[in-house]
Amino acid sequence: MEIEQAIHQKEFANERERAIVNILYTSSWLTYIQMGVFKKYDISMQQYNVLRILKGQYPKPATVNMLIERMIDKSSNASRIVEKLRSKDLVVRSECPKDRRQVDVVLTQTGIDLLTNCTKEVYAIHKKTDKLDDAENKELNRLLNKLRS
Amino acid sequence: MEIEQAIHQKEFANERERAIVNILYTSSWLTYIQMGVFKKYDISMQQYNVLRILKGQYPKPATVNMLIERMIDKSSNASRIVEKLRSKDLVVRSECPKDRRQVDVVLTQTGIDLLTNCTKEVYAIHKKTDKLDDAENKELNRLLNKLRS
DNA sequence: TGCAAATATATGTAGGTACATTTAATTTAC
DNA sequence: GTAAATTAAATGTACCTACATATATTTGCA
Repeated sequence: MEIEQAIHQKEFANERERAIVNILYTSSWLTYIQMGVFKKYDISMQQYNVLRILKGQYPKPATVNMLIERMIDKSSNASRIVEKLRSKDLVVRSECPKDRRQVDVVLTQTGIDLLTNCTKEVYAIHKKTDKLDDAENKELNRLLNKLRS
Repeated sequence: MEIEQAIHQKEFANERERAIVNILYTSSWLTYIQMGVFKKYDISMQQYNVLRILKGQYPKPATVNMLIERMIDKSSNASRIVEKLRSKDLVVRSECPKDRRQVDVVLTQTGIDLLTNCTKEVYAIHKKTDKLDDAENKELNRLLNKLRS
């Protein structure tokens, strides 16, 4: 659906403003269509994001700072998210021996299993709802990268 | 900056997953660069969004339902946002005569003035930070519309 | 008409987020 | 070697959001 119909706005100041609203709207739309999966596994989108970063590091630990740096939404409170995941036994936290200010965070087997299943379902929903082919997704990536450059 | 560097993720399952993460990240990036302006005017992004919808309707009133339908992030609590705006004298609320369940919401002159100034600054920031030309923004819009189709 | 269903909005509650501040450990400069 | 500055993480606070539920009004239909 065109962005004009989606939010019932007939006019935009220019193509740039139309594109910016379209990015914000599409992001919100993507978040919405994934939400059902996250809810099924009783995690938030930010928690999923942290689990994926930990998977990328596994079996090496990640620190809270590393999580903040790599999260899609940087402004989130990584330390409290880690505590949520720990209380569900999805990660373990331990004092980093090299720098005792830091905390080493590592996925547990429970965390790995949950993430594997959850990711499978998220990808399936993406495949079903994203109507772009490979070349178009490449071009979309190029444009978004250039926009922020 | 390429999305890989931005979130320090080296590999994606495919171009679709790369594009989806890129949309979410770019949306968060755009929100962040606008935030300073909203903070200056002491409004939230959602409040700005509602003010813009009311501007599009002006001088006709909008109902709460209409606001929900047209907001970028549909899941928000429009009724409480309207109350926030009313307490700052940016809008007025009155019982809709045709259907007393509904509430007519209209911008005040204070609201119009704030929105005019705020929008000018938001557009200026967009112009400064969005590195795409007109044709590229058009193509970006086409791709995002198709993605959601 | 009268009563159930639908609709529009408001609100209670739990949890999430932003920002500033605090605490603790490490590094730097002298 | 020590005090000041920096860094990593945690936490207090206020606000925001999501979801379920409540309240009031209108609609539809027997």
